[in-house]
Amino acid sequence: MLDAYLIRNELAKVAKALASRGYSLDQARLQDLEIKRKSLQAVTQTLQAERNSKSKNIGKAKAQGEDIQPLLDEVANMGDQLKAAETELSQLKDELNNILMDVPNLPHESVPAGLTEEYNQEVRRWGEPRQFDFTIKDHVDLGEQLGQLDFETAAKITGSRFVVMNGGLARMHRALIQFMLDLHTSEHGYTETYVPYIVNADSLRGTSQLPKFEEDLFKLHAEQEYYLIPTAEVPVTNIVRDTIIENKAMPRKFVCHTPCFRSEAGSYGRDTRGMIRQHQFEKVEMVQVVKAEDSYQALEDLTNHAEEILKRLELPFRTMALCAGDMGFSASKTYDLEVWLPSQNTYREISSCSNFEAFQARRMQARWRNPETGKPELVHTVNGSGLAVGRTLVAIMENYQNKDGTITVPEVLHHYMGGVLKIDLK
RNA sequence: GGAGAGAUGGCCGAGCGGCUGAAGGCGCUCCCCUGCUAAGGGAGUAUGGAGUUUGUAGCUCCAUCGAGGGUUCGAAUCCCUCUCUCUCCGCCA
Repeated sequence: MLDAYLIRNELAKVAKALASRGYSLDQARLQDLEIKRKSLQAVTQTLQAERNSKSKNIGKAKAQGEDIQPLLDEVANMGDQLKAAETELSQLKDELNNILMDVPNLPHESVPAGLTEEYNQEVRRWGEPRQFDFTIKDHVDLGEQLGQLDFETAAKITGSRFVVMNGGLARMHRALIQFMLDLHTSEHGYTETYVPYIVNADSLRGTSQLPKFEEDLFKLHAEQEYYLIPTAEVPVTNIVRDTIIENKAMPRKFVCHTPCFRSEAGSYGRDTRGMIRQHQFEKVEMVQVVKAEDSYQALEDLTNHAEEILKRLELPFRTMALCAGDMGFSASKTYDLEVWLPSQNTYREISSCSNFEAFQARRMQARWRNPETGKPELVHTVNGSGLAVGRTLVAIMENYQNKDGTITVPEVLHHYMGGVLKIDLK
């Protein structure tokens, strides 16, 4: 959510910034509602003040044994008047709030201009795509021929966009999670965290999956309004919701492995083959809760932390600065990491690292106490995948494949694979 | 799943219809005093919002005692719904 101060006082500027990411803000309507809100709030508060002071007088008069009937007559119809004003005001505030909850974040000044992905800018590239001297297979063929990826059985058990893994691939999938968590905790300073995989609507509003993106979520048919998490970002970031963090506890850096559940509504034709786009996948997520002045450095650091995983796995990748129009709803700035997929002869997204500035913090009322002023200030939140595990597995399978259909295990995973060097038929 | 108890400020804890944004204690900050230490005295110590203002300073006002409704001139206090916590029984990885 944007700062209400900006909406009130710099509406034109805000509208212009939003237009750069393809969002058209209804300025006239907002301004109109805001003027109404202002006068109605003033009226309501005046009535409340009057009611409060008169009620106090009644209390005093009664304590002194005076006749309070004249005073009661005086306030006789105040109640209705006040109630009407309060009701109208709260409706107006709801309306304003609903609009504001739907407005995306403002892009940072360093974000490339442009509305579509062609305007994303490559910031760096690492590694050389391997030259194969045989006809390569994609991960689906490799996995099925190894008998270790099984989409048919998954479709029987559940439906499309799920997978059953077994044997070496299932183990490597698990090994990747361990490797990522170990690297981020031991070398990058994150605290390993375990969280619920089912969250309530407040948490989803906090990180802004709700109200706008409900169709992307799996909602449970339970008594409570519960949802499966689409990313660890939701439960982990909401750890700091409605809290004031002491200065000495800042910054907070969490790393967390969770499954992620996405309905993928509206993506029916896309990536239907294989493990690229599933309803359920594993992800290791990094979340940093930092002071405002530190958040852009934190974004660079966190992006480097994600890149480090790819480097150690020796997977070629490039880092893209997303243009204004291609960024997610709540991001001020986003870097996507794209890993090389030989079968697609292109780079595909494997991590997305974003600075949300105070956008999520404002919704969550997540603050830290500035010792210089003694006052709470909104934190900035920064997060990114480090990495999407299923896609990492896909990248390893395709980049490390051998002519005979076996897959060489990357060196950094040997330790986690109990000395298995190659994934083959047995 | 059954039975009961509870939710108040950073923490503990009073209040059970009016002068309570909230006693008292602890903690914390500042000041004073004591040769040091320990102790003592004083002042301060929630959050969000609106108005005013050049101002995120000051001042005025409003809201908030788990959440949401209701009763009342007036609710932390009474009523309803929900959430969470604790105790006992049952079940259970």
